[in-house]
Amino acid sequence: MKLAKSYQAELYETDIYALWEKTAAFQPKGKGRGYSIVVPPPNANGNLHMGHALAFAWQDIAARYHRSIGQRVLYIPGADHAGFETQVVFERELEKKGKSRFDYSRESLFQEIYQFVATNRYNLESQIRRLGASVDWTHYTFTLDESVVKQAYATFKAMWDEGLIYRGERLVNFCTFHGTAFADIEVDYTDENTFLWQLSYPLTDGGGEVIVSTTRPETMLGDTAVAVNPNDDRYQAIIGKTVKLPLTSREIPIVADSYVDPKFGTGAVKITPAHDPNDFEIAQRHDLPLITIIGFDGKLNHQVPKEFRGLTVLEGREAVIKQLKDLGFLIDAQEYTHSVGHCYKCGTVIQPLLKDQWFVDIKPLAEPAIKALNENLINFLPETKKNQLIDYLKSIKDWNISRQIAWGIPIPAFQNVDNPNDWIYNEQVDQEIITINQQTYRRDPDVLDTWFSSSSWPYVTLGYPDGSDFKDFYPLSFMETGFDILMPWVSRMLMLGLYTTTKIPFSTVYLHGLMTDPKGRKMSKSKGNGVDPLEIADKYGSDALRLGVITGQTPGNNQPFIVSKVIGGRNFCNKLWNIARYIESQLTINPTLTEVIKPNQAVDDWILNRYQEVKKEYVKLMDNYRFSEAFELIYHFTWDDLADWYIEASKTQPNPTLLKSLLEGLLVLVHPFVPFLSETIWQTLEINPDSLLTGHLLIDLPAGNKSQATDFQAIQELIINVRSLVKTIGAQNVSLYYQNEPLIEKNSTMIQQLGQLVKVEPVDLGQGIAVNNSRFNCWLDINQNKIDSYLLKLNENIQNSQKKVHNLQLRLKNQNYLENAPSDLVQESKDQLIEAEQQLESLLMEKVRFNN
RNA sequence: GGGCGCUUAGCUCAGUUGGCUAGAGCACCUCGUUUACACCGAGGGGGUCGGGGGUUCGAGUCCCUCAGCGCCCACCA
Repeated sequence: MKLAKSYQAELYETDIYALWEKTAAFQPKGKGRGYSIVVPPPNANGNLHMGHALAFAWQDIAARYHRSIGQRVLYIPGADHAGFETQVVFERELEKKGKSRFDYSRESLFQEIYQFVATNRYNLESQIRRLGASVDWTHYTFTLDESVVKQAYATFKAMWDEGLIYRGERLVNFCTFHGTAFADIEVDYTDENTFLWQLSYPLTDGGGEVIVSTTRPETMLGDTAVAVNPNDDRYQAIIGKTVKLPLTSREIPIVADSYVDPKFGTGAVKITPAHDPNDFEIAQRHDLPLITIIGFDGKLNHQVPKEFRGLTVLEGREAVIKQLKDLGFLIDAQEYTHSVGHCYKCGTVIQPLLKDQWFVDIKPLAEPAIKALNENLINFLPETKKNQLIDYLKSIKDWNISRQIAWGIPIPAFQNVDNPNDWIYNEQVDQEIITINQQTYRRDPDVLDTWFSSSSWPYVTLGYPDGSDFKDFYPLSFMETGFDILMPWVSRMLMLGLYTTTKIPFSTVYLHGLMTDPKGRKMSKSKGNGVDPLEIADKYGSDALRLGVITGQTPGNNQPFIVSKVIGGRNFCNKLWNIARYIESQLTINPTLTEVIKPNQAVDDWILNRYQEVKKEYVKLMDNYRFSEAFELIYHFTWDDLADWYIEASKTQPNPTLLKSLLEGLLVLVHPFVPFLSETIWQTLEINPDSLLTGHLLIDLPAGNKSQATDFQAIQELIINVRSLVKTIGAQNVSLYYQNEPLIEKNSTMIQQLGQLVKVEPVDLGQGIAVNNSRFNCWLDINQNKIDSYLLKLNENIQNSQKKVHNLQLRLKNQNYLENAPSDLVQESKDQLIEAEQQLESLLMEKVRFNN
């Protein structure tokens, strides 16, 4: 025997992957329709987590399935430099050495991180191999590869030329700890309990006061106006007047703006344009000055009175409140809950700060995307996510693409040192200073938002614009990623894809949910509830891991990681292994195979038909990305139909040719779900010169004879009933007797073995207990003094049967049903009624017999 | 404030356009070491599909409503 007694994944998986790579098994082959998937690039510096295991599972299943139906599959791997993310990791490393990013120039920091990532990248690649991903390594792309940078610059340039990229001083979301700005979508909001303070601002003309409400009293030092609603009767008289701003010497106007909600607080709002996005907009409308009082270090700056300078925002808040209180300007403080933005990495409160940044004018990009979505050009799984994306795109704001970090693609823009308004586009980003037309320009020190460059992923990986891959494989067939990056990534791939290529970048978007811990909580390092997929793969096998994460998974829904599901997967692998092992033994005993597959007995016809049905259903499910259900189908075909019924039933008369063909057919079907195992069996048994690894197509087997197959089903039912009766009664050494039943006669050995009976013999007259629920005249020779439990069971069966007949009768008496339901359904009900009535009759006769 | 999702067996979840007596895996109970497999085989128990109302011949599935949980978005001073 070539196959060992049990399947030990660790003995085979590494070699199998190496074989796949050596034979270039994952490169696109043939002339079939192009089918393409690109891996959403994991962080080059990180380790794969359970979410990646799930993502690679879905992608790889899709890739392998589409190879098996003859398509030309391209599945591209990659890794992400993950700008800010990676810099944060690297800074932690620096911290351990007692250093910080401030010890480096941006250039040297970039080089340091580059080295750091390069040494860790191998790790990531080996983990992808470990998961069995059938990716084409010759297409491997890193998001700092020249091609990606080139494309990012081309996009930037195109937008620059069209005026879609502009530089402006806007409020940005700034983390004072990390020293960089973020896009709106990257800010984490949480509800916080604080106070709503009410402050008194005296009118300059001495005619009273205006009371304003605020959650950030320290910002009053930067106020440049008070705003009220133009229709607010209470304030009509003071619109246009000024107030004297407490703690400062400033006199600021009272303006009318419809943004102000008269019902909130006192209906009067203090306006701090440099530190609040709404106030900024009001300031634009009323031409108010912007006074920045908080620096990029998060401390109050020289614009505030001396005693507050250098205080942090929170310290400043306390000091301001104290002084306002002492001077009688603090009217009230109520407890209040509102949402506050935080840095998603360090939790520092995000400060809205004024900064010159590059922005993308997003509306012209969002509109075509919305149109494409509304026209259903892209299939979403789950579908509801499409509408969420449309809603998001409708309200999206201009995109800040400047980041004040080192690790990223430098922004290709230079500023005239003599004229701050003179910016030019130039790609010589390795130079800090360049001279053009005798003018000196300094490079913008910032880098691009990672998402700006990674949004070109669907086409930059295909060699856009010249590569033949782009022609053959764009748009991507399958964009598989987590629903958590629908907004930051999928939306931008769509917008930039349409902008750059004028085509949608992908035709199907499949969004998986989060892998959580068993209690449904998000896995995280800080909680310590994470599970390492590689450890699981080492312990149970990579295939078992794959089965463990996909079973019961549907798109868009979170799923807890539960080890018992992996163990279930491992057990399935072993089951399949042993099926192969049994078949191997049969081929060893009887190595002579016939030319054609020929059914020898009813069960052969039955399994051939089952195979056909299952294969048809499998294709339907797989084509519709219903992978979990497809696997469940194969699981039960393998375990129930093939192992428990076919192999056991065929042992009386094994059919080696059919066994071998069934194994081949099954291995191709199951390959996407258990690639290592199926390939190992295929290679080890060498049962076919064609190899799974060359991308074997789904195998057709001849149809079985229908009436033969039905005969076997009847025998199957008989056996199930016999087993159930014998167990229920608790009888031992039971025999089956039958009268005029050629089918039982013909299959008596099989029935005897599967029913664990002593004898199966014909009789002239029935005796013992009749086997109900079957179409045969047959009896079990069970001693009647052991039948109490049988009678209980019999009564239960009668009740169930009566209920069933009753329900069917009601349905068929219903005129509306007869008139409205489809005719085949009505016919089905009629047939069912006939069958149910026959069954009930036989049960009742049996009862009568025992009562005599 | 707006939007979305979830609630089905002890647990984790399937259940496409409404249509057999609502399914799976794990767990549980009983029996069994038969030479492919104890990572096994055979038999079995367990659910008024969150509550209420409606549409329909027929509702886990569609509509309304209530309750609980979760997520996303948003300019709540």
